Amino acid sequence: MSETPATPTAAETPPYRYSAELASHIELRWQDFWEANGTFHTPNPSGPLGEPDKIQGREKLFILDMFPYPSGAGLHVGHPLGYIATDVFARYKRMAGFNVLHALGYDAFGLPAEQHAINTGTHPRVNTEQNITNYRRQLRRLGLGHDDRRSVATTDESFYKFTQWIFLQVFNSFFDDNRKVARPIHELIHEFATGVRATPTGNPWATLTDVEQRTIIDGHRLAYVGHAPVNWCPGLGTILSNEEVTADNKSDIGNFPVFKRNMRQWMMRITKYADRLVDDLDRLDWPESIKLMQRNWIGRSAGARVRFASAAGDIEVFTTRPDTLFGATFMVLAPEHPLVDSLTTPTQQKAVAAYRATAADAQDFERQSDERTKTGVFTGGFATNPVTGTSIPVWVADYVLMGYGTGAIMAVPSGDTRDFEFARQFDLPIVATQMPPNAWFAERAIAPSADCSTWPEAFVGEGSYVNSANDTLDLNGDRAMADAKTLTNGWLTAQDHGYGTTNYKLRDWLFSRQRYWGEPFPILFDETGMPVAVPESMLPVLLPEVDDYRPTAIAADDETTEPIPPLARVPEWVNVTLDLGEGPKAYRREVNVMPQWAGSCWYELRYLDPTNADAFVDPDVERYWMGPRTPGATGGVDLYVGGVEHAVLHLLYSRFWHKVLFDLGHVSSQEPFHRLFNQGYIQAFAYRDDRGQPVEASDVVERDGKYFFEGAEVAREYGKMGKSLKNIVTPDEMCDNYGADTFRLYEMAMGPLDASRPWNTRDVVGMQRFLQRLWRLYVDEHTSASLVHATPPSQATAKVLARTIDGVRRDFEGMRFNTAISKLIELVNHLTGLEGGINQSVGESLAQMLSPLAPHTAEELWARLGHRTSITFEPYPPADPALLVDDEIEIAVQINGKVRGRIMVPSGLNAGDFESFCLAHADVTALVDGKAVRKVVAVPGRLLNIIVG
RNA sequence: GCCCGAGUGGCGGAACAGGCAGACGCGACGGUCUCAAACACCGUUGUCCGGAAGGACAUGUGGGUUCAAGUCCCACCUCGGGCACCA
Repeated sequence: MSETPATPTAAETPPYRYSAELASHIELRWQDFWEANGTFHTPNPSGPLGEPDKIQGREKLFILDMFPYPSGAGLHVGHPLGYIATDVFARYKRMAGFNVLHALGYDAFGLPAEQHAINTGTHPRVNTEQNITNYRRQLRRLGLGHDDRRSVATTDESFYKFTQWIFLQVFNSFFDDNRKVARPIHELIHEFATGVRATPTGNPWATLTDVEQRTIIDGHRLAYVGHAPVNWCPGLGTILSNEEVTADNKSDIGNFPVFKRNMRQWMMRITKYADRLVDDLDRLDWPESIKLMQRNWIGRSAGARVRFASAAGDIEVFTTRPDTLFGATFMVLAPEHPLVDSLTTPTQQKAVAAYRATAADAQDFERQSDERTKTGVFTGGFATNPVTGTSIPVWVADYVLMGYGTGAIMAVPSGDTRDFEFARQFDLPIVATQMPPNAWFAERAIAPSADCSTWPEAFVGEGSYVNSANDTLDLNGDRAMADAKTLTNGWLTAQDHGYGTTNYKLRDWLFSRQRYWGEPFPILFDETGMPVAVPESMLPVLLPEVDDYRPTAIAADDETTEPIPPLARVPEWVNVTLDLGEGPKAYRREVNVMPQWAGSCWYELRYLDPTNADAFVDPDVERYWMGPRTPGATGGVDLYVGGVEHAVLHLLYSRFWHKVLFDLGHVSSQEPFHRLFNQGYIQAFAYRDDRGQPVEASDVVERDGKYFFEGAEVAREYGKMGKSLKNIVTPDEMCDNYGADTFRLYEMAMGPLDASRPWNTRDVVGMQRFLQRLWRLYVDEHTSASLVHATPPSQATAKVLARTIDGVRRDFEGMRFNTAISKLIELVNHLTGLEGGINQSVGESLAQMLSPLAPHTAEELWARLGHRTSITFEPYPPADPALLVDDEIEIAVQINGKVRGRIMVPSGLNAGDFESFCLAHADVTALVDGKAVRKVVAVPGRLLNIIVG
């Protein structure tokens, strides 16, 4: 092979061209400047970060990103999309006069660090801190205007001290069902002690033993130990919350299979907040899609509980359609239902047992598979329909789920699709309680007189009621469904057969994990085995050192072995003697740790007051940043930007915690995040060779619409950026090859913030050319001399500038950064076409408009324009309103709706003058060409449409 | 199956509120600079017909409303996301 040719001559490139080298120079200098001057230090109203004089006359604005988990792989270009967007917005808002709080912390507890520790034997803290250091380095290069004094990590002892403190607030409170708020647990004890509230047995409080009293109290706490079926994930060695399990019963993290088993676990009574969590969605400025996902997840439905008497005792069902009770012709129990055994008659025993065994083997997801045909088996038992008094058969079928409602249903085949299918399958009776409208019959080509057992499907709409009366309840005739429900619910209550109620899909939040790298619970168990809170003065409960971070391995089908969390293997930590006010006593610590969501449930509050050692946040500081600004508002973060993947996890849990803190008077805001914005994702192309192996995407070349890697054609696909697809592009390479400002501009110019789009390194150069062109307006590339001059701009330039100032401002306000950039490019292209250099004041306006997007370059130009202070707090330039209106505007002339010409028309004419001016115009008369004018549509300032015929 | 969201040049995307479709960027093509190339700069670029002037067709498909539809209405197709026997 030939020798390496001499390196291409950098010498020929002008030395002061805006190149990657020059950009890095500028960027580093300004990053150092900002840090040295504390440019982005945001003043609080009081406290250690308090600078009350600095917040005078400025409105506050709290802008928040979903904080990252610091992974070992570092950032790729997809991660900073939202951070850059919030930075652009924050910088713009500072120029608009707001006191902006913008910071970024780290969600640093969690499984990957622990997994790394297991693999390498190094403590997860070491790894976590390395990763955070790397993230900070990568993010610093992007020029994000964060207040770094507020950059907390959930793993900081000073942070998790308050995570534990908040846990204790939850533990030490109960939900007042009448007032629908959380209250301190001592108020409940007081109510019991004074007899205001009766004990469950009716016995006076004072006559109960200590353990009896504590059992009652523990049963009311918002954080409690429960024995419930939980999601056990042997692959992770821990249990998971419902939200962390995917629809096909795999773990959200790692995709391991998840099994149901009973375990003793910490739970949080989020279900008590179901109504408020649903109702308050209406008060939030969130995307409708996210609100809908939360509503669906909470799954509130109004209906009734109805008791059906049977030989084995009452069978209670939940129904959303009590008005169809007269049509309940059979009942169905879930296979796991406790009454199945006692209802089953001897002859049916074998069949029922076999069916239950099959159902037990099948996981939930198999039951829900596409297979449509319903299965089930008759128990042999009967129950009494309370409204008809008839005896109806009780079946077992897996289409009824134990986890919802009561695990039993009344089946109304005429009015429910599933019950109808089941009735057809097993030839059970069908009684119509509502007559469908004639159109319904017509569409299905059957006669309205046809017996409902010949219907092709159930009727689920509204219709007049039939067959729905007994001696004391009569629903028959035309009446609204809501009225029929109300009547039935009243009857059920009066006859003591049930009551109207609301059911929820939401379950209590499973809050403990059998892992190491998480917050220890501030909980002790005394000699009774009952939980006792660690006193606040003893917080934080520090995570102890262990030798082995591994969770215990338990076989998936092992129902009896309790998993042993790593903390249980540190006896000197677990077993302690403490004086909690009753003299020194022996206690055993809780050995589970909190789930990763704990820290993210409140981290935004810690940004407000990160150094406060006495409280999680000072009330004054919280009220300033989070408090409602108008009466009746929820308060909360002004703008929260992040991905859609947390729709029901983090965003539901943190709302719950925040509401508890609000109820207890610790925060003035009812919601943590008032406005939510879901950014899109940056996706990427990946390439596979003929063996299906991914090849390094950066080495693939395109020719004629085909893709080649080392000469061989490869197939292109499109998806997430990641190691496994070998298509990662890092912000570091972008900063090295183009500069951070170019990278920022490219990410913002790619498209609207809420849309996902493909990364294309090839396209980045466009933004670099833009900055080069802009730079050349101010700086001579060869000598570095200033090209800024005092010659006033032409009227045309002044108008373009005014329009740009106005349009870019509106785009910034609407977070339409892509169109803001295109307007700036248009301005620069206009200025480039003129004779050399740039006028001082035009140059200042341009630098100001540029500064939110490309802050380093803007600072540099601002300094070159003769300013000695940062551009950060310069006001956004005003647009001269006189220049925004033109004397004459070009309008389109249409003949029969097609554009045939354009004419100049004075602006500001009213409709009549506009029309007569246009029609008198020589070009227009030429276009009409003597044809008969049938109609003229004149839209002043826009167009003229002449209908000729 | 149900519920959202989206389909615009070769590509990413513009089009405020029914009023000139394709802003801006990439790529491609032509040119300037260069011994040459790279960088940079200038110009052209929706498709088709035409030498040109100009014309026809164009926003997933098919209908509709309107003087006027990417935008509103109806039906359908495709893609992305969520939920999925929730009584």
